Amino acid sequence: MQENNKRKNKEGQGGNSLVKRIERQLGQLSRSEKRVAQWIIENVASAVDASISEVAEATQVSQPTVIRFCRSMGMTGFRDLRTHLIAAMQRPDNYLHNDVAINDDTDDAVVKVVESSIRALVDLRTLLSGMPFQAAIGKMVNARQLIFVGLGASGYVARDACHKFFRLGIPCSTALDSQTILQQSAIARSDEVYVVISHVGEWAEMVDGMRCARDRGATIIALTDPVSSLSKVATWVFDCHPPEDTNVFTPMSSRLAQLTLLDGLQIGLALELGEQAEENLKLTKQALFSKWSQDP
Amino acid sequence: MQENNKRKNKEGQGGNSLVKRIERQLGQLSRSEKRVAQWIIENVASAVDASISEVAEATQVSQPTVIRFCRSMGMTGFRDLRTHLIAAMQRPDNYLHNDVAINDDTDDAVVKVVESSIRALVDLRTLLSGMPFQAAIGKMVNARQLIFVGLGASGYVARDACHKFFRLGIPCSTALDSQTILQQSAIARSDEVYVVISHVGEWAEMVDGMRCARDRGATIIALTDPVSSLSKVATWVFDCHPPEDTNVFTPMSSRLAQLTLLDGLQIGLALELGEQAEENLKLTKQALFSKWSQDP
DNA sequence: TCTATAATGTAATTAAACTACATAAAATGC
DNA sequence: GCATTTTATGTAGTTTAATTACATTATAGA
Repeated sequence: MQENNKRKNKEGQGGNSLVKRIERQLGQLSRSEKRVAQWIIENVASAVDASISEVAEATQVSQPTVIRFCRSMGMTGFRDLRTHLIAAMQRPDNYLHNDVAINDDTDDAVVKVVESSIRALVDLRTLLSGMPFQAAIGKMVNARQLIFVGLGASGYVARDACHKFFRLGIPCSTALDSQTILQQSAIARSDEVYVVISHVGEWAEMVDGMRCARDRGATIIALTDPVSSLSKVATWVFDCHPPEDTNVFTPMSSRLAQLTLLDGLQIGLALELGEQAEENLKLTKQALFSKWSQDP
Repeated sequence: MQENNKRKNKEGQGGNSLVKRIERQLGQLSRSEKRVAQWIIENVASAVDASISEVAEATQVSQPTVIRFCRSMGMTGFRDLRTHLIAAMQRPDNYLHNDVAINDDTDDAVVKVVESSIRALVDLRTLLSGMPFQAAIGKMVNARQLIFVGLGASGYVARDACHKFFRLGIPCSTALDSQTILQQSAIARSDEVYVVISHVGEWAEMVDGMRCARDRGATIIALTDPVSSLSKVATWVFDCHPPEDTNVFTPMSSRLAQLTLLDGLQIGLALELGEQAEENLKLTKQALFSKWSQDP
């Protein structure tokens, strides 16, 4: 079905992450949208410079269809798609080159790890504009308590986040195993905000728990893969799609993205809360530093 | 870090980032254009998302002036400038450091948080070459067990690291409070490796504990400020100096550096251990993913 | 001070992006 | 097989963005 496989247009050659994403979703698109997708895949280079009318013309569809395609891809519109295309073009991602290989020496490997972490955050940066920070923070401001949810490795992130947010002076707790999650969500209230961290977003118990909490009126903020079951249940989703991580040596860089997003949420919330939160932050910082500021 | 910069645009020459180019040409610009330039430099982040009218508003100049500025920069127009800005932002060295200010709106703040995290990792990259990875990993390879030590916020990092390293099939444990640290180090052995995480490196109990462990022949690997007491006691130090953190809203980006360094250590160790570690990694990954790989 | 030139803004123009609504096609139920 | 809903797509209009043409103001040199 994919006749562009063996096509050797030089720019499509390396491929890039967005193009891969489009390719992956090709199946879910309608006939006309698929035409648009196909054309973009085969003409990435022209696509980044094209206006919506040019794309419509080239693919023989109407302009709104082009916009619909953009939305299907999770972008807010054509402009947004173009932004992401340009960004993606910058790295015809020769991931192979950047991945740690079994025969790398230690120093090479370490440099690669750091660079792939940087990459993850730079990628995150381009996604920020589409994320519902305002909305999420708006709910947090008035929340009775924040509950941070995560299983396994994400549990550490949840714990860390809890520790971070409590310093604003907000009641915070964690739910880090299925039992706690189910119990907690069974008594969820509409003035509570759940912050759920999950790479894949498919643990049944977690999804069930969050659905229950949601049904009881609580707000669910999910840091997860936007195609997951968890994201369907969430009130707001922050796109933390796991990398197409073929390599065992790939570090979990999506975890960095999660931590950084949580930093962002915390700072945003602090600003929203204003003076009191700032004061609390200052105090908790001092509480630590005063310990050795006298006699170091 | 070679550039695969094959942009067909005329100005592709020599990795000169657009931002730096703007800075360089600042002198040749007229008063109003300079205002635009300045604003873009200081708000690259917002600039890439902004429309011409937003830029004009923010800089208090007319829209045509903004276009004139674009032309002065050698671009064909605003659209072109935006294209190049987005592209330039994909090179992480372009991020300038801007602290979050109390009157920032949410989105600005979030962008700044992400960018300062990127900066932290870019800084880390330049420090890598001076770090004792070989030595540290050499000790870890033969260790009977790894003990991850951290108090407070660093405790989360230690826990996370422990979870990461155990997947290699090495016995790992944690010591996250003074009591445990003191007890653990009292029975330290010369074939044990302590990985100690501490921002400031001045908690007396921790330093005492590590000194004791060191005296008993254990290896101490410290991720901490190199001027700290802890670093004096350590066998090997990885420079994680805390930022000059004047601002309450500054997130703890040194934590990201710690996590990334630990990723690097883990990957390096995995390579050193060879096939068995790789196998273990693969198995632990599969153990999770097989759970939902059947029916998504 | 007067002119020439550069700098900037105003208002109009064109083009891009998007919305609302209408229609056609496909899928579904009876 | 026909009516009914749902989905897909296009048409036409609206809004916003980008750009141009031209007027005005400031600046520098005689």
